[in-house]
Amino acid sequence: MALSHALLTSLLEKSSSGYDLARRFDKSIGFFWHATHQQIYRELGRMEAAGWIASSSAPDAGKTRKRIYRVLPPGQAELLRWAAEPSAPMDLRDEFMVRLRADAALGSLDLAPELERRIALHQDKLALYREIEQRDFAAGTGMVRAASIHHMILKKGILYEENSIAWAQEMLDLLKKKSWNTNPRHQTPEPEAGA
Amino acid sequence: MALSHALLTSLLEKSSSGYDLARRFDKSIGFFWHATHQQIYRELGRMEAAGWIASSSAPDAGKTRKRIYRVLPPGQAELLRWAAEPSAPMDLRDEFMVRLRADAALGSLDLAPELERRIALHQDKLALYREIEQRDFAAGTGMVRAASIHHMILKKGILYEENSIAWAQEMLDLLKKKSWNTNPRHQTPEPEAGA
DNA sequence: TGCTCCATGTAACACGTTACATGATTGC
DNA sequence: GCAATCATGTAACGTGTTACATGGAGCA
Repeated sequence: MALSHALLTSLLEKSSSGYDLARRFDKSIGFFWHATHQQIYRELGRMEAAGWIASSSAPDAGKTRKRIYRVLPPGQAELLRWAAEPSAPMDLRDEFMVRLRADAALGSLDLAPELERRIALHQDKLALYREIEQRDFAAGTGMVRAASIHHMILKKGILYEENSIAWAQEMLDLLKKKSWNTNPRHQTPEPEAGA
Repeated sequence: MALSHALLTSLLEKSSSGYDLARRFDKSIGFFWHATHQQIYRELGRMEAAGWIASSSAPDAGKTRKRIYRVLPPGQAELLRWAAEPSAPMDLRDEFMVRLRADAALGSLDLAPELERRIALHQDKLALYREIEQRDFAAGTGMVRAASIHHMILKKGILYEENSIAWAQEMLDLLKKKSWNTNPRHQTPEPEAGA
């Protein structure tokens, strides 16, 4: 389970309420990893029960139920323990690849519009990441360790978006191509071949 | 839900048993998307109940329970319907990014060995993909549409692995760097900033 | 008054993972 | 005979998603 550890990390950076955490998460780790508020409240409840975090009524709570969560020493110890574990690289589990294979099997399904929509989405995200990069990681400044790491995480996102755009554009060109060789000798040998 | 549609696509390419499907899946879509045999049997059961697929005892079953699944017209119609739907680009949900943020928050956690392990894993995968590319998509041959699409899906994987290696190597250099600027003016302004 | 946002929660379900179980076939 | 592989399944649990519910605060 990694969500709880992502939340621990986020709370270490800044104690906050579940609601704030959900919004903050969306703007940091959540650029890559979305979590709903339900997931977050559920994890906060479990972590509090486990003694990893504690909550207290927020100073600005008024009559609301607003609570501030903070990391306790056992929570920090758990995060240290977990960080040393190996983990598998993520899957490239993209539904669009399945749609493409369906297109290959059934004949043209006109996936070009969806591909164009995705290119636009990737470009928007890329623009956002570059804006953040310019704002928070201006070139030339000798950065401290933590900031350099945050910068590298952002760069991972930038690389991914750039790549996705380049690939999608090549794919789009291919889908728009008219003249196909129908000689069966040039087909792949087996259905399982080729990714 | 996309797994059922991935299985439909795979069965369209070739009717097969649940077991064969699981193995074939691992070697095609499953390079990017792993599914356990339990998931696959569960989905096959649902799809048969829904009338998307039908099964019959395999010709080579002998005394085993081996069954061959094939796609029925309603299954193909469902795949066509689904393929036209828009879908969100996948998350970059990588646990290692969380570990890096934990490292940034807590001080050096010695993540270099894990990073080196990951580089090796990415290199292995890249070598495998390139082998498949050479075997099934030899350069210069005018390919048919379906093969070109399969090639592009494979290329997506190749690009991703190349990228991951390049990024991880830069990250590794950064983690091994000794001299850090500790001037707090160079820290990022807010915890939520920077990916 | 009604609208939006803040803040927290329950319920139900779909999807994914792990462990365990069963029996036939193939090869040494 | 024994082990590995083929082939299919159940059970339990953890994670992720969607829908719905509740009530306070700020604003027009």
